[in-house]
Amino acid sequence: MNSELLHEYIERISCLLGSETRVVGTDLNLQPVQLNALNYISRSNRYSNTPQGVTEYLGLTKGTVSQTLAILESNGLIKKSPDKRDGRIVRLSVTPAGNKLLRKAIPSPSMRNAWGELDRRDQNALVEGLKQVLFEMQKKNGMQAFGICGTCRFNSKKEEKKFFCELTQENLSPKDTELLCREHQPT
Amino acid sequence: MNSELLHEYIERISCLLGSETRVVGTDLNLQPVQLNALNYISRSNRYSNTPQGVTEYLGLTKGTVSQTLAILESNGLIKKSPDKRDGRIVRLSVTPAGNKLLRKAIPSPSMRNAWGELDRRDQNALVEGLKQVLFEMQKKNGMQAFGICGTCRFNSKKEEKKFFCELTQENLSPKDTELLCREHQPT
DNA sequence: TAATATAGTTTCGACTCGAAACTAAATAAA
DNA sequence: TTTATTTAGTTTCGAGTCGAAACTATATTA
Repeated sequence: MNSELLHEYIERISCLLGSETRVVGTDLNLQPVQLNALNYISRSNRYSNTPQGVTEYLGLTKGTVSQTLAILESNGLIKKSPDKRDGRIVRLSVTPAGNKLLRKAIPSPSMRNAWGELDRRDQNALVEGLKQVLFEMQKKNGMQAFGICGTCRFNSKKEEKKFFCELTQENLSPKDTELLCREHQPT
Repeated sequence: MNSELLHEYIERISCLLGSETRVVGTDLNLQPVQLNALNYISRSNRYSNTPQGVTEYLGLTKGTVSQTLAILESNGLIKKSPDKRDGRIVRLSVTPAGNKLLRKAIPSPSMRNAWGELDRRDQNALVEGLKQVLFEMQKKNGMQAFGICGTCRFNSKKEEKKFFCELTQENLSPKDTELLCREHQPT
């Protein structure tokens, strides 16, 4: 057994996911990368919900991402708003229409079905394996790994349901700790 | 644990693979889908090495595939030749230049590295899980699953190293039985 | 106050993708 | 044996992806 099979299966599953995405969003001419960006925005925290965050997350250039975000905005799936403190920064948020679409498309219906056919042991092994592969690949490519605050070494628990980010010196709500962060450092 | 994580990890790994593909083939402006097609052609058997085979394998439309193959040909990575018996059919083969590129790009260096970090048990669990997910997703989407003759129910072993395809009524060499087939039916 | 760094946008050219119209060859039907 | 019909591919169109490079505007640093 070698890594070629892994490569092949991932690419083929991704192809299938792409086809399904296009079908779900036919009326909007929705592209796979648009859905990925939309999903990221919906799950990113207040330090990460920017074009720059999307760029790092997807590993694309800022120019490419800028175009994709422009289309998402013109389709009414996201909203751009200026940052109050820093005039260079644009804040991204998902609109109700965007959320509706997300719920329809992620996870893909056929993947959800396939997932259900696996027993719990195989589900865990699969996701854990992929997680490790992704992590190693990101490391090798010098990319930021992202992750939720709940698993970050900068996150300290002050008391019950009171969290604090040592990096930004700000308080975090329990909900905050479930969002993706650009600055995430595993413990 | 739910299937969202699976969806997310696969998409992100695929993004990374795409970036690496573009870097490896910068001079040719090589796109991820071109590499997938090239890889398929190099692994497909004599019933499957056609534009139609690529189309079914990648789950795209024939028009899209036709364009991608035209670029692969103009870059000297594949060769098109007419079928002797049926004038409608085009046979695809990978050129030496195509093979050279393939060996450089698949499996991706960073994935090979990540793969090496897993122990054998995790490797098997990962690949088996993905295989099952892919299979179920293809079934749900009414797609042909593909597979190598060695695992096909039409393949019967006449004697040592002598195989026979009951569907096409033709002899198969041992090497044939390791190639991908459009008509594959699991035993 | 000027130099530089950072966050985004715009433009360009090559490519992807589906849809639909098209060509040519093989098969089925009349 | 002509005349459909099916099958394998190609071509064209329009919207989108993508990197590269030039560009704008707002911080930050010197």
